[in-house]
Order: sequence, then C-alpha cells, then structure tokens
Amino acid sequence: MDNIKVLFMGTPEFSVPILEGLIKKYNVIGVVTQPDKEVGRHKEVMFSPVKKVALENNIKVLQPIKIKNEYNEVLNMRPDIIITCAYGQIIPKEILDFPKYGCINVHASLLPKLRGGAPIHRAIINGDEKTGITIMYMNESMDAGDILSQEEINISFEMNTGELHDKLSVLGCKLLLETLPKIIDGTIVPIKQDEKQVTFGKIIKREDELLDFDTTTLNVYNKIRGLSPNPGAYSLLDGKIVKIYKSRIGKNLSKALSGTIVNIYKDGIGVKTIDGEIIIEELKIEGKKKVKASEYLNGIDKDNLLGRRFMKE
RNA sequence: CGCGGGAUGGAGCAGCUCGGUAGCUCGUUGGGCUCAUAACCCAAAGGUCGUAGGUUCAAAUCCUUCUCCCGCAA
Repeated sequence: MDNIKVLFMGTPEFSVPILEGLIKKYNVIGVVTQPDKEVGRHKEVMFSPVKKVALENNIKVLQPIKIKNEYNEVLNMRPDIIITCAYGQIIPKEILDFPKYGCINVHASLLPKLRGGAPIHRAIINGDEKTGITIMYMNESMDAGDILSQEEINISFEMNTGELHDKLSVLGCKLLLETLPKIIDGTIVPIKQDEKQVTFGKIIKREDELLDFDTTTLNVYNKIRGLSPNPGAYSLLDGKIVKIYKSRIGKNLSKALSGTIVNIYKDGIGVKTIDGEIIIEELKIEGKKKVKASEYLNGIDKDNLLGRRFMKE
C-alpha cells in the first residue's frame, strides 16, 4: 500500500494520533490544516498541532484560508484517498469527487448521533453512557456520509472530556487503520445513516460554558466534567470568573437559592442546586492558577465564603 | 506593542496605598492526649518576598527592566 497517496486534513490535538498512525503505515503526501493564527495574550503566531507533526515528518503542509475557493493546490497533489479528522472547514465537492478511494472522515461519535463540531463534549454534557468512533465517507453535508465502520466506548460516570478525548483519539487511529485496507480493496459495504436518529453535538460557545446552578445536580455535574479540562465551565463569584473543573454530587435539602454556598468541606465547596448540592473539588479563580478546593480554602476566610452565591453575571 | 490579574517557607493566601523585627490557614517533623484516629493539644524546622538594576540610613513595600503563570478578547 506504499504506493497509495494519502492526503490528511485535520487541525487539533485530537487528529494528531490519527495522523501519526497514518504516517507509519502509509505514504502521506501532504497535510491540510487551518491557517496559522495569532492567538494568546501577546498575539503570538501559533500553528496547529497537526502542522507541527507534519513539519517534524517533512510532510508538505497546505493551509488554505478558505478551502472552498482554494482547492486547486489540493487537487494538484493528486491524492488517491483523503482522510479528514476535525479539520474545521467544509470540504468542497471538487475535492470530495477527486480521490480514487474517496474522502474518509474520522468522527468522534456513533453517527448519526452527535453530528457536528463538539461530539466529545456534548456526549458527556448530555450524560451519555457510551459514544464511539465512526469512520465514514464524506458528502457535502456535515457528518452525513455513509458509515464504513464504528466502534463503541463506554463513558464512565467519573470521566471528563479530556480523558474521553484521549481515548477516542487512540481508538480513532486504531479503527481507521483497520478500516482502510477494506476500503482500498473494496470489500467494505457502506451503510447509510438513519436520518431519523440524527442528533447534533454543536460546537461549544461561550454561553454554553456558563454554569447554571438552577438545575439538577446531575446536569451541573455533567456540564462541569463535559467542559473539563477545556474550555472549563465557569460561574461568577463576587464579580470574578471562577472556572470549575471537578466536582462531586452531594445532598442538601435546604431552601437556599441555587448557587448559594451552603457547605464548606475539607476538600470541597458545597453549592446549592435545584435538587441538592454540587461539591466543587477543583477550580480556578480569574488571574490565579488551577487549584484543588482544599488548597483554595486554605487561603481564604471560610466563614466569609459561606452564604455567598455564584451568579450568572 | 489588544485589555486586565498574579509571582511571598512544601501548598493556598495576607502584608504593599502610608518603606522600619516575615504573618495566616494547611502540610511536614518531633512530642502529648486517646481503645483509636484523617480529630484534638504542645513544640520545631522551613522564606536572600520571581529576575536584574535604581531611589533610600533602611525596600516584600516606591521606580524601571526582564521572565513565567492566569482571566478576557481574538
């Protein structure tokens, strides 16, 4: 299979193990990734994790600003197959139609569930107990192509998005490498997605990161772990942004308003929810480092903290 | 040079406005109490206050440089 020219398209950390797996077994002729952008506090130019790996392996990198209009360079590389994974742009039909073996996508959910840009976060926020990887052909709609293979993974109650992300990333690589030979020799049978079962896992926006304590403890718990460690669920205490990374479920029958700090534990801060109490175990105050609740509590006046309330603005 | 916060024993913080003996909550170590303890009591060790310079009789504190960390915005 050395003669098959593989083009990879991807951007974030999630795609990295998959690209690395491809490089070991196939002839990766090029990598397409999002353009370098100015990020961070001092507008440093950063490039994507995928680009970094490509450079380390001396693989040609393309970074079209709008691939919708700039697809000629991709076609000129004459790929036999294109693998995409969290690239970040819609691939135009001109590219989809070109490769002999088609355009394949690695998606981090069990399609048709959780189409879209944040399937890992959404699976946990939704409280799902399983998710997985889908390898599929691409078409012009987002994550709607025919399914080639799938593998499930269980989501434990304690797992956060970071842990699930890493597991899915590794699984994605494994499943892709198992599936590719069957695509190339034509023995695989694509299965259409059941449109009736479609759900979406839309990208996380700022407003999605804001915690609402005026809901069930379980919802709060799932949102905290679903956004941990990135981007982090947040709330406001005394006008300061507090990001919350880890929590556990407690019990509290008081009539306090949701968001009120009702208990101080040795290792946690108990916050009233609509049906009980969520105990914050790890947090980060604006301007400070991420700390365990026990460490945070060492530095403050505990009596003063009791009764304060987390707000939405 | 986009805006802002921060750096003080091992951890988290106070002290800085108004320069003058290094403080708190924990942790650690030793001892005590207890049937026992992660609980309680007593004691001890541990910090050139991020870096480099400046002002001053005297700088954690005032001025300037640099480094690193964090929130926002992109």
